Amino acid sequence: MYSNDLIKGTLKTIVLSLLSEHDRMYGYEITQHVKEKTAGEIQLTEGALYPTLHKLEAEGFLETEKVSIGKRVRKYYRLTENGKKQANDKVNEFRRFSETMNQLLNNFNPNPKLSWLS
Amino acid sequence: MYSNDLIKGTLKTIVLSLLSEHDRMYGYEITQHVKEKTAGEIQLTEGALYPTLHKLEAEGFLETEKVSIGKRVRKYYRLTENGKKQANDKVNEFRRFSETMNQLLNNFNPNPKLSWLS
DNA sequence: TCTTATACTTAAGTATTTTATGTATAATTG
DNA sequence: CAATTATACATAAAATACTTAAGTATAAGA
Repeated sequence: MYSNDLIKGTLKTIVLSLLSEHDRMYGYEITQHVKEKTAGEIQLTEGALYPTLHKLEAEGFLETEKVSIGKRVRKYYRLTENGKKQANDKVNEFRRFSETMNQLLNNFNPNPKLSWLS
Repeated sequence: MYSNDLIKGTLKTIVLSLLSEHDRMYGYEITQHVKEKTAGEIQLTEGALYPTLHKLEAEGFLETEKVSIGKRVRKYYRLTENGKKQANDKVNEFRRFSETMNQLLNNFNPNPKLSWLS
């Protein structure tokens, strides 16, 4: 598991990018997907995820759809047009940030796998 | 400039890694160095940096040294032995995190420059 | 001389996360 | 079949961290 500090600030980016690939997803599904794809190294907590989903919806980046599964109601999220743009922007921003940071950290114990970055 | 969200959680990593390369630095010097090395894309604010330096010192990762420059007192920070270990850990953690995130975001509009990651 | 740069500190307000609790159904296992 | 685990969402209190702002002071440059 990564320190919580690191995961901060990337939650929206993760959610938006997953919804770019998946058409629609519900909260619990997102947590499981991230956990599996990262071999358990990123685990989103419900207390952080749900408020973030609500916020992205309030900002007009997501729209919802309720689907009954037996007696339970599942809440699906889907990107709006604005959400698609935002997803693009956020993912690109993270990639640039990631390169900038790796450059900054590069003088320290340079990682040969990443040396092409500088 | 990157969104503030993104820079969150990497401040300690940045400070520790810079001090790994520089033997000793003072706060203002750190802000300038980061600004220059990242072409202004990461700008540390004083309100975030100084409390973080104090905290790292309180945690035993940094030790200080006051040096008079004319009538002003400059406060230099230097890694302790524990601080060196912590710097190593933090930098490695960020690199791993960065790779994990890029994998996670990779399905979305794959970046050919990063395709070797998956 | 006035403005900008250097240099550090801290407090108030804001935002975000963690932790915990609450509710409820479905599936699995002993 | 009873108990536990998994699924599924929501939210509040407390902790944490950052932004913004203000305060203090010297040095340099225009």
